[in-house]
Amino acid sequence: MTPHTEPRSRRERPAKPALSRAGILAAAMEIMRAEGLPKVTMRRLAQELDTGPASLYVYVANTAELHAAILDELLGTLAAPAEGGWHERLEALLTEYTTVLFAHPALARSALVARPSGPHYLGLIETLLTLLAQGGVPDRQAAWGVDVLLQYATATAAEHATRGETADTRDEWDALTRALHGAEERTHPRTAALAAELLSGTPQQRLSWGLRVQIAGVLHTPAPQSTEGATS
Amino acid sequence: MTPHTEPRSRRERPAKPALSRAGILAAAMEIMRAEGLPKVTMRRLAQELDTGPASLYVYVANTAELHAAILDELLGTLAAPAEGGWHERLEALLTEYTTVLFAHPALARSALVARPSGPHYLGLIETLLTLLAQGGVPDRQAAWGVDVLLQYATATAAEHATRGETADTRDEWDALTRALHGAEERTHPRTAALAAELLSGTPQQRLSWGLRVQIAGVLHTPAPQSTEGATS
DNA sequence: ACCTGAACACCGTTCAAGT
DNA sequence: ACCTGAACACCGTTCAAGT
Repeated sequence: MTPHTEPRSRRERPAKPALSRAGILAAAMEIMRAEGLPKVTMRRLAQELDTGPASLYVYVANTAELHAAILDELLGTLAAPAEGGWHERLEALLTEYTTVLFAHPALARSALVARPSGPHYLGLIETLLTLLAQGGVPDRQAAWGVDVLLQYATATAAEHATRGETADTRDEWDALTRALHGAEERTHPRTAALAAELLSGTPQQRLSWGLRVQIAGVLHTPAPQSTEGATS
Repeated sequence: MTPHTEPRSRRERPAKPALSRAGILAAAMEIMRAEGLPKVTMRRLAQELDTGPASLYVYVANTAELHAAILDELLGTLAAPAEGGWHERLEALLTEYTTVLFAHPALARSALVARPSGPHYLGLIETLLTLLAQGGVPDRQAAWGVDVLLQYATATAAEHATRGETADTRDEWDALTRALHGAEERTHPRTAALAAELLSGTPQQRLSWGLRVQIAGVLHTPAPQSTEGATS
């Protein structure tokens, strides 16, 4: 009848392993795969690792940095396709990148603000630069182009994948649909005429077209010449 | 010495006005202008209106919808420039749109997920469609193009404006800078060669170039023909 | 140096109950 | 129909204190 007095430190985990950045990241990936990024919080992660949230801050600067690291990890699964010309391969690689992010919309949203800087992200940049060079795109144009291409893919994933995920964003989208179809002929003639077109196409068609728009644009738009000094 | 027993309902506000969607929105705009969007929370807003957060849900579906309404309100300040050709005016309008969002980065982030559907947003779409029609862009191409143009502007604001806003995102960006400059010649030859170019240009130069990329891309990329049925 | 408990300062949303 | 108090179920981050 005497109450248990043994420490409750270990729950089922056999021997609480020492904390490490790699261990934290691994636990984060596991939670994300099982329950999605929104559940990957400092508190939840700490709970999973059988410690307090404060302990994580020794290895991870903050939530944004953690998310960036997760994305970099995820990009390790990208395989650059080896078939076809540079244009085809460019489109395929970016489609693959977008597809990965489609599965993790919340991550795409994070990535827009806090870019990863890990090995897989650098590898992606290198591949994109190489493909653009094969396409004969001048250096600065290619360098700036990488940004545009990745931004389009990331933003599309961020924006699109939420559609229908929660009831909230569903409502939001319905509201826009109704607004477009309700546009008055007299005040908004173009919108009224093109309401159906504005909403047409499958996500895949839109993505494919959008990527070709980016590639064509990068190809056809020379960068300004004399730019010295870093951004901002 | 007897304690006050009068109700503490009104603080300094003279006569608590009845709640309304317009009133809520007005209060939201005020808080945002004074303290930024992150402070525009349901709780803070309720406090400002001298009520509890639950009361707001009669007029506002959720936070996302509130943010979309705020953005639409903000777009009311946009003035479509009347000078120049369609291309110039298109670029100027989109620059203006981006500039407005630059001042409210958190709003840009919201806008990527929950698009506004108010009168000012519809007006913007109408103007964009009109300008593209003047440029001779075919209907579906123009309709899809509007999406691409607004997405680029919104994503750029979302991404860029946070740079340096908080210490966190500063760190994040420094990490990428260091990673790019540290790219190894042997494994990442293109990245190593173009590290400076990847980070070159002012935000304004990047935006201007990016917008021209979008316009050129939309102009040069035909939309697929047979698309029946709505998105998703 | 690494780890922790506890606290600080918040969130969005729901629900039963009132008017 | 509109409004509310109170609760539910959480957050990120910091800091003093321990080992």
